Amino acid sequence: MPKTPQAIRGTQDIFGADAEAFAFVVETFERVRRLYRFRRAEMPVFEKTEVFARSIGETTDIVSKEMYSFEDRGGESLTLRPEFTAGIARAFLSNGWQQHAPLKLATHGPLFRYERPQKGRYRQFHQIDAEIIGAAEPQADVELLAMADQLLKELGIEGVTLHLNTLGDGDSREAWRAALVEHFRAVKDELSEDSQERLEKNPLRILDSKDRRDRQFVADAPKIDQFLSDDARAFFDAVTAGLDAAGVKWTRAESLVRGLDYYRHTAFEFIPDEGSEAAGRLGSQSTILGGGRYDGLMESLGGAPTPAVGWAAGIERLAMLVGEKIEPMTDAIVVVENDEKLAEAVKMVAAMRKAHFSAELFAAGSPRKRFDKAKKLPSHALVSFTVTEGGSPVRIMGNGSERATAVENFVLSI
RNA sequence: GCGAUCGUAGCUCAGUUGGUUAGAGCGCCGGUUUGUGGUACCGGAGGUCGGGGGUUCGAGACCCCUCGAUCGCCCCA
Repeated sequence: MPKTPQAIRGTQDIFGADAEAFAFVVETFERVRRLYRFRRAEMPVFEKTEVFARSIGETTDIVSKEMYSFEDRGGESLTLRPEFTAGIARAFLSNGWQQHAPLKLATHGPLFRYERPQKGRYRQFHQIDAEIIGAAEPQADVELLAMADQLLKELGIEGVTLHLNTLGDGDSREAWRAALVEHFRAVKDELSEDSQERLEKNPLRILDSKDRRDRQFVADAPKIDQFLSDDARAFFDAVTAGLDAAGVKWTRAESLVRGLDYYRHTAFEFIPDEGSEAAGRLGSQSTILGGGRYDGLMESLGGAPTPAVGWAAGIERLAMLVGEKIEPMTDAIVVVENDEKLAEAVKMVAAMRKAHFSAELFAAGSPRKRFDKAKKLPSHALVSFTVTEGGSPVRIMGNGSERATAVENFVLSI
């Protein structure tokens, strides 16, 4: 016998209760995005590598080590999409979607990152994603966040808080960054090894270091608020005022940053509260939904400057938080205990399904055991073609529900 | 890339300081009972103990390598 091939590392086969929870997340997202009038878009799962390399920054670790890239037969470098935003931006530019601006888009599907798998992190994973493109006003941020907030509520996820920060405009952000570098450089030798390296590569990231040695210096690090321009401050105030008006609870997170340089103004993550059940279920992967405003992205792909704001959330992580979703109960199970009645039973099952009853046929294996097996599955009604002499050859047993009565009436009517 | 823990039947797991022929439950298949909401009885199939090497009279167990999984670090678009 040939050996069964193994699944690719970091991929998963989702089934049963997990698959039901996954579907529940996607269905809820689809329902909520319609309420907010976000339009569906589908993009290819792979693009020319430059689409991601140029938007993310050629030199980052992400591009060099953490993307699924390969050459096609023509020698062109392609990459499985590691995120939605770059592909959406490319589609926006190549299809002239400027004509629809401001454009509210929603999508979901698989993404790929070449990373070491751990709890809540896979190499192929799935996200839901929402973007508002071509809207510079803070109201766009508010609407996007209100949708995220409502989505989480409709998923029944509790104990999660919106952590909100501003990175200011370009000038604010640069001034802040410079001040941070100066602050941390003064105490460089006392920082963790990782943060000493971050000081050169990505100083903002020191702010959310988990290392105790760094924490003390993070506490009295310069705050973005000291560097905000008047415009940037007004923008952030408008966002927070809008969230209050929309009834979205939030908390200020001064050290929340984004890894990439193109982010401006609003940055946010929905994070489980410390000690909550949600936090426990997610392990060290705490962010369940994150995003922000990005202004330089379209230009990096050769487009006109276009303000945009968006978020994405991992479907698997959300599915871990929505609780057990059992498969819906079958309306009717039809058991063929007498094989001579098989054709009749097949006819009945077909009629049931056409009448929009969910129905399952049990006609395989030992006829004597079919009834016992059918009993083990949850159903509103059991319909059996029996072997009993005399009386009705069909027996119906309901569980007393409305649905069971409907099935009984339907069977009697045919 | 680094670290810790773990790989025994389709699934969940036992398996004593290394000692006969490898165990249970569930599931699956068959038979008996007969009959109405998950719960009866009997039997059966199914394992190169992740893979390779080593130590030993003897390895599922100990050592090395390797593959895989899980959790964490780094990173987090």
